[in-house]
Amino acid sequence: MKVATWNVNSLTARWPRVQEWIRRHEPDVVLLQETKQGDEKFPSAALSQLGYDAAHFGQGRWNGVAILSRIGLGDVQRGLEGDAEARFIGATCQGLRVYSCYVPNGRALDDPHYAYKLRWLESLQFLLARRDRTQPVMVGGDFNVALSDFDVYDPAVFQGATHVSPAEREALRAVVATGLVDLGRLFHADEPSYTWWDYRNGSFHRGWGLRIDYLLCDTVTATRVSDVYVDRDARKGERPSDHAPVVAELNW
DNA sequence: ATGTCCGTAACCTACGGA
Repeated sequence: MKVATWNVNSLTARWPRVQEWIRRHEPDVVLLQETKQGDEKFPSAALSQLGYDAAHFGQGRWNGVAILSRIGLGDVQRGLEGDAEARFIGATCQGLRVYSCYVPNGRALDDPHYAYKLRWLESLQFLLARRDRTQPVMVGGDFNVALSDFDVYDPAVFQGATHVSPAEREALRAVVATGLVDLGRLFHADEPSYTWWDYRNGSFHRGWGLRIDYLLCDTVTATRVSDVYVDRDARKGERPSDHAPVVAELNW
């Protein structure tokens, strides 16, 4: 089984590339973030032609998350309890419970959005702490947090900024500590494996990236994972998203 | 540190958000 997570920064703008990527990589399950579409605009019919069932939780202009699956999709859950924004969707695909997460950016340490980000991560932690431990689970998405300095191209640049603050890191660590494994660091542990590069300043070509997109799964499922990688090629070329997909391959 | 991109509203440009 191949599971991918990808912040596409508008599914409308990215559709040609997303479609091409799906054809080339043939993932079984795809977790999307920042579709920036209402549900009425979501390309359900085109995805169906590609062989995928899909569940979308859209909000129009901002946010929006989706799950695509060619191995079945059921028990769809939209939204995180108490959250008004379209940042969370869950579904079950062939026995695997998957969640697609778009964690609030935070903007700045003194911005109300930062407090919202910390509350959001705590809600996710509570949801995962209450989960059915007999069911395999995979949590993926854009977490807007770099867990360690190794996940940041130059920690000095991010002094006093969001994405690296102790409170954010602690909040994401608490999510992982509900019994999950950070798959991106399980394989290729000696590579930075950045997943996001700013559009500005030629950041991608300079290697100025952050690892802020993650695939997390329970410890039992982790023993069935054979490889995890970032598809940097998806960040190249014409009209890319500023994020690259993270892909995990499982013996399912 | 900021050389970009996206969607929107309203116009052929500016703005908020990331």
